[in-house]
Amino acid sequence: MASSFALLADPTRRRLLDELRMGEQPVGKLAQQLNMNQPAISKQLRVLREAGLASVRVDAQQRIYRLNPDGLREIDDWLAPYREFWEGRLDAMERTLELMED
Amino acid sequence: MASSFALLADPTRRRLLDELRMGEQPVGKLAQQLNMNQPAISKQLRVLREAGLASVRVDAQQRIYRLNPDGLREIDDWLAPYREFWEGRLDAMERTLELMED
DNA sequence: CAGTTATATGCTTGTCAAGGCATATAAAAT
DNA sequence: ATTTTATATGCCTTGACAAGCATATAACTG
Repeated sequence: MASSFALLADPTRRRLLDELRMGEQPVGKLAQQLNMNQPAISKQLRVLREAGLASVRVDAQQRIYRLNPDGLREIDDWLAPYREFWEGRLDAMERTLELMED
Repeated sequence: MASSFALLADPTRRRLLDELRMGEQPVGKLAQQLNMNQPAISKQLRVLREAGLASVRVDAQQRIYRLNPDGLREIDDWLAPYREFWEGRLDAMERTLELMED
């Protein structure tokens, strides 16, 4: 999985991230929350793990997954220039016009 | 294509959006910039158009595409709670601690 | 009208990925 | 040691989708 953009394409992974945002959780509980069978969840958790968006901690038989949100910065950064289109659009425009008047 | 997350999964579409961010452009020029053949570009532009991320203007034989960034807000909104993990993490933590002390 | 330019669409193929099911692995409990 | 609990992995089927090529559409040009 090259870029983290592809990671967010799958709704299951987005829901997993949203769930992990609430705090670390074992696989079984995540499967329960998302109402999906365990192997499906394990596979998606692996994808998130290998992409660096989640990390695991072992507790007896349980594997407790934890959010690692740093990888999402790539997306946030890509989005930044677009954000200006709906935030402070006028400010940016005014600044541009001022520069042009010089 | 249900959500705009899936739209960004494809690098060609991301590059198209980046290109359109510079200003409206006809199909041919976009194909040239991305160094891809025209049908491929037309298809991806259609996807962007139907998702509401781009709009077209007719000029003689040319179809001039224009960015419509509002659809990206869905992604930005989803990303917002994660952004706090790397922006102002301490501030949020401090506020939480203050509340807990009451 | 014939020809040319710009773009869209149809068809086909290759690729990849998600989830279901069965099974392997590993630790805990009895 | 056997059984139970928790998770991972392998195999398989199915669906989606991107791009190449050929072709259709539509507007401009001479």
